[in-house]
Amino acid sequence: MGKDTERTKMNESQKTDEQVRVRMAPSPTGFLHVGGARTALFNWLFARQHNGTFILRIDDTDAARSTDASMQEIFDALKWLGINWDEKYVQSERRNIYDRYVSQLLDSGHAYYCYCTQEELEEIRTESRKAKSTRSYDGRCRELSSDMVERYVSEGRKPTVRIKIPDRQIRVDDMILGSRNIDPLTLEDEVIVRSNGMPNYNLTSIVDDAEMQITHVIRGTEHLNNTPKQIVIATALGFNLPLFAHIPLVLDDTGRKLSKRHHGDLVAVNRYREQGYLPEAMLNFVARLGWSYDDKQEIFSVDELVEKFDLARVGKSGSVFDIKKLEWLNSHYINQLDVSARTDAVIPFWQQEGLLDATEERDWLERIVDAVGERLTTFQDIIPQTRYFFTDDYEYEPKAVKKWWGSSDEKKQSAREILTNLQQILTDIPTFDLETVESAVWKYTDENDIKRVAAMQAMRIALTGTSFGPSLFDIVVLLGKDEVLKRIDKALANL
RNA sequence: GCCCCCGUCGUCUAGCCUGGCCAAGGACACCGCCCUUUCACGGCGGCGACACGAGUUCAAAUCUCGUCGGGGGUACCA
Repeated sequence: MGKDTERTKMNESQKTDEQVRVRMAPSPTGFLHVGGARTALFNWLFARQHNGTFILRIDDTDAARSTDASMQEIFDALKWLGINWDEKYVQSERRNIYDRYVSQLLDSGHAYYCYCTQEELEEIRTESRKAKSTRSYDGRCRELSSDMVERYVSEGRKPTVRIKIPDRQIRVDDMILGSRNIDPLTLEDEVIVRSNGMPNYNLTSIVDDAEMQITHVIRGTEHLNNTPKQIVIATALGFNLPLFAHIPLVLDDTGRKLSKRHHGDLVAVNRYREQGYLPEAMLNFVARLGWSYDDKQEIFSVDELVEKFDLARVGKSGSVFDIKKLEWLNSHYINQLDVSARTDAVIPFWQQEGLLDATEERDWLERIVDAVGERLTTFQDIIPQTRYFFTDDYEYEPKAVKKWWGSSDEKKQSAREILTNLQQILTDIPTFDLETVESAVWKYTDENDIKRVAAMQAMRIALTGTSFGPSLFDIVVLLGKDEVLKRIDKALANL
């Protein structure tokens, strides 16, 4: 065993020093999800770090479930993340390659035709389960007589092709999980070609890894059990093995694997783009799921990730997808952007909401964004934060009204008084700039012994309908004198 | 059922390989205080974990075994 470990290590450094070739192999059966994005990122980082090649391979041998639309969606998501590929392959276009290797396996006796029907297989499975067997297929078609074959063929049965699991231990080396030996009794003669002639994942995957000269297979641990099967096929075909690195799964908050089927949009990368997340934040977030650099750094630029990422520092246990942390990172990256860039990012959201009518001046928009300041967690937040700048069609939030305008007649009267006075003051001031407005309002509150917060909040609700948001004086100036007076009128009528 | 993997604060993790520096550090979240025209931001503080049990050892989060717990796979899906 000591010898083997040594050899593995040698192998490893050799390959790292040589040309690194890695691949991401999504199946186009839906959108790219967070876990897939992480697999892509880890592969991509590893390739870039070693000046290697990152290959995108579309594993679409399941014609029934694969769609062009989802293939496109995966491309879009990867492009948005900035994960660019150097080579691209589509498995459904490579049938002849797989067929050639299947013939080779058949000819060399490493594989055989199986004529069992679905019903028969189901029966075998039930039986072996009852018998607590480690296998669910017994290999009964390994030695079919030519008579039987003839009979099956005449019945119109279309055979599958199965790989013969050899009778010896299979050694699996994994860069993250370590090495182990697999008892062949726990493996069974897997179907490698369907009865419709289309090869299966375990065949195409390892054949392509060899054909494409993949040096490191970095993929999720859901494939851990496939690895010995693929090693068997590779060995039968005389391939050199790539190095395997199985990264732990991304989990939901109940500890289950994130999947398109169970989690839907929550895990769709493209959905995060639409909601106003930054690719830098998504990348940073996903990189830290299972990987860490040290006990200090949380924020990593893409360049830093390329430099610092290390498979040896990827943990063995699964990580829960915590959107709160993603949000924190996103607001961090948004705040790194200058006002102009933030404005660019936010305009599509205003447009989508129908708030822009092309009369707004860029400068005014930028001032709004500036006033909003660090209050954005996602760009989508710009809508509730700034809606009232574009329309006076907003509701007065009941909770805010109750607190700052008051529920009793007495309190309402006092709020009405304040708003009326404020309106008068704002009408009278000579210029409508920040300093003038601010000092006039404070002069009024301080001289009349009115709490600043009470006056400000009463006016804020009048102008925005809510009790939170940017500095009130910014809002007042941005809205302009006419609009402010008009809105106070409206508030007075509603109070 | 069977096979495989995993197990440090609620979450992401540092520490584990090379036992003592760990009465376990950081970050997110949460709570409180400060700042403050609101909400955020920021500053300060708080809460909070080595799954359990044996063993080895002068010494165990770190090594060994067992138990328990969680997850993945078990298809003519990938």
